Amino acid sequence: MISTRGRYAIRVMLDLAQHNDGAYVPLKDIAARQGISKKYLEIIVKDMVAGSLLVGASGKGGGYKLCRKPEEYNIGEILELMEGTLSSVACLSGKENDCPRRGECQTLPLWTEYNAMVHDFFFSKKLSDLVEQAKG
Amino acid sequence: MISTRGRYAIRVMLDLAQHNDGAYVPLKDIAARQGISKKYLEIIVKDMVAGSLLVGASGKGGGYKLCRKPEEYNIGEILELMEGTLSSVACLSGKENDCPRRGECQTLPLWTEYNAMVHDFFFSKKLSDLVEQAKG
DNA sequence: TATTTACCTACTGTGTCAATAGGTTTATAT
DNA sequence: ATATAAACCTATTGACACAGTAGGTAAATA
Repeated sequence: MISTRGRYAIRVMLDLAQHNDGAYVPLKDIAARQGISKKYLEIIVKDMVAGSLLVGASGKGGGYKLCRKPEEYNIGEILELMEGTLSSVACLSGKENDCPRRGECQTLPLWTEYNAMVHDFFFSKKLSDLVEQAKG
Repeated sequence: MISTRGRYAIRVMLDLAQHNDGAYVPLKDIAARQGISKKYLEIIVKDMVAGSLLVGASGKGGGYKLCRKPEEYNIGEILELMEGTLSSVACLSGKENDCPRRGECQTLPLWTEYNAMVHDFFFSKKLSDLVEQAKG
């Protein structure tokens, strides 16, 4: 399951893309528009800055803004940053690909195929696609 | 993430499909072949019987066997039974589709599209497909 | 009657999720 | 200078799910 971390991150990105006029957007505003606890968003947004999805500015007039154009982000990288991995099975999640049954596992092809499909889906979807979709 | 419940269930089904000669297969044998704790498998298999994926028989000569032909099972129904839902986001998981932001959520189309893709993938894959894949 | 099997209830340690709480630093406007 | 508004930081918490383990009872066969 994709947790609130990943889902909220996408909503923050979309919100910022829709208010992308060069100014910093205070988290308070995003939280209010999205109906999400500002305190909780702080944690999420912190990781997004650390992962170079956003830039933040302290002080009055500060806030967050995108550091690339919306078409230069894809949903996959956002989810992968926030969820740790996009893989749906532990045996393909990168860290634990040391399963002792790897050579004989008869279900591995299933998960590999599934994984590739999911990866393709999210990495071929751009943030700008969501912006367009929201416009109608 | 798909948990061990779902993944082990598929391995049990595949194991039974590969030993599908009409006789009951003791869980002990499946556990040994698959390298999974028999005690843990008991819990999983119990739910599979309750969900009509298998039939069990007690006593000497007992065990478990499929109650349909391998081509009459699809992977989606196995996963849905074991994982509760196949949906990757809470807002589409059936029980909680009462999200107050449903009407205005700008990311809902993304999750809806994703959900449909995942559902199609697993529900169009049959147990017999895995059997064939394992042969070749 | 002994054996083999499924079936049943209960418990447990570990970890993640989804926050909350309260403070400190940084920058701007007056 | 000072008030204000914002990001940034550390710590904590309650609830829950996951992945088992433990020990027993019932059922069927040889």
